[in-house]
Amino acid sequence: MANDTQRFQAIIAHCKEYGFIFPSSEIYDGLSAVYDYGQWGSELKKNIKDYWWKSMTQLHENIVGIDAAIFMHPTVWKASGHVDNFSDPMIDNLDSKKRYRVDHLIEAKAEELESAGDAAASKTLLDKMDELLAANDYEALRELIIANNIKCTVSGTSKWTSVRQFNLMFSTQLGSVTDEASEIYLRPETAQGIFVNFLNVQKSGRMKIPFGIAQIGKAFRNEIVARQFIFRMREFEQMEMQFFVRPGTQKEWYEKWKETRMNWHLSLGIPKEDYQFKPHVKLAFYADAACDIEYKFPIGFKEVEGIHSRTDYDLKQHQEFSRKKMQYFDSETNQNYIPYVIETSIGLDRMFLLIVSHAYTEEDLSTAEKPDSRVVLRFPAKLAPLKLAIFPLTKKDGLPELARELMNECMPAFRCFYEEKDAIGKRYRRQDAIGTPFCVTIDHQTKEDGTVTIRHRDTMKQERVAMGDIKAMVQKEIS
RNA sequence: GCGAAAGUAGCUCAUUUGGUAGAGCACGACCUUGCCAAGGUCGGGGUGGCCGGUUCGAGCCCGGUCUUUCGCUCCA
Repeated sequence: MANDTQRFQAIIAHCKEYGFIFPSSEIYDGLSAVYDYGQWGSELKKNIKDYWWKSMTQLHENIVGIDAAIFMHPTVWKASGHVDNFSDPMIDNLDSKKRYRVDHLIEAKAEELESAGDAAASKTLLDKMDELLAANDYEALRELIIANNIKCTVSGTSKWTSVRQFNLMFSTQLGSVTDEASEIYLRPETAQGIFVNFLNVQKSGRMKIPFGIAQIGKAFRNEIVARQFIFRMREFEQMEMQFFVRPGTQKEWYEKWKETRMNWHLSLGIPKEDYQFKPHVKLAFYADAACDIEYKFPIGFKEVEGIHSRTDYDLKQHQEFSRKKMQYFDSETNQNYIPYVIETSIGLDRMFLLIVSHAYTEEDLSTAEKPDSRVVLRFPAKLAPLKLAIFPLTKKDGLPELARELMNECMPAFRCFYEEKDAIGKRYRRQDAIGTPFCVTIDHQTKEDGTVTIRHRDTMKQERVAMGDIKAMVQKEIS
């Protein structure tokens, strides 16, 4: 565990040192739990995004993508349940420093009363709580807790702070004139952008069930603690797909998407044993089945993707709140119905961390003569920020000119990097540290027969090939 | 948000008890070598996280603040 923590720290340091991830606004001391992607990080992130987008849309005839706005009508979040379910009043005990959700605390007391045989008192308490919660009367809620002699289970005291509200969603003002009616939220999930466009896409695209709508975009959540590097951030990016199916078929589709999504992960060459499915024991109010795909991060097995069978909950809610029929006419069965939904939702930032965690390797290359080591990022070639580095062995004798020729040929096809400084070994190691899969060196022999050496990142092996073949070779490896 | 610890050059760290900061690596220029890091010469770079206090004098003591790490609390 200590080793894993060290490894995680090393990865974070490496990400900063080599231009992958910087703390946000660092010159102003940073902003808690917000990070910026640097020159190579943004390339890697984009490559992950492209790979997901392509495999979800281009490779499925019946899945299309959208790009909905982050700002949405406030009623969306009433319909989705976010306004009511995720603004929980909290209270802290001053002695134990424990924090409780007010409703949990009072419900526990009610259960205690109930099992003590005083069902009437229990009911009175719960009714009173519901009344006060509905009225947002925090002062009275605190008094209720104190009046009922509710104690902290840890400290055993009833020294409570005032009741405070925890809001999951960030709010802001739409329009330049501030008034209450203009308050809107930054979306806490991208899914609702898909649900509110269900009819638009279905009708304009003449989509037939089963079909899916995919989306990549930012979402924002006011987590209580946001920590563990980019694993949990207040601003993050999701890659989601909502798949609309005929009611009653959701179980099969749920299984199908579990398998499809796991295969996507494995297609990147990441070992199967580093993944596991974790079924949700306690289902959310809208789901009839749900599981996470967890990856063995250096901080333990953690969720990277969720697959949820969301039933017709969301569309039904939007039908109710918007008074627009969210129905689909199925010409096969000659029936109208609200489709059921299977959701696949992967955190892009978590996927980034997954790829880096998998790739980061410290190697001991010591020999009897001298100690030696290297840090290498073994990215899948198709995700690597840089695909090819081109080095003239020396910066004279016409070698840079030849190297530039190869640069000009390859640059339009994929990201290349040119360098003529320092010893060749040092240049190789620098590319290892940012995960470039291939390095080509132009040497004196190139001038005679037009061949170069291509060096492979993982094995450090070299082979001599015609310079004219390099572009095709690399392209084959990264596609 | 609470508790504990930490914050000195881009990175890793020194700086005996308060007397106005140093090394290695990295970086830049030049020379040399030329297929797997750490050759030579010269050079740039720090208002010691930030603000305030004590003191003749503070990186070192005190207070506050910000950030990070660890442990709690929360996570549809």
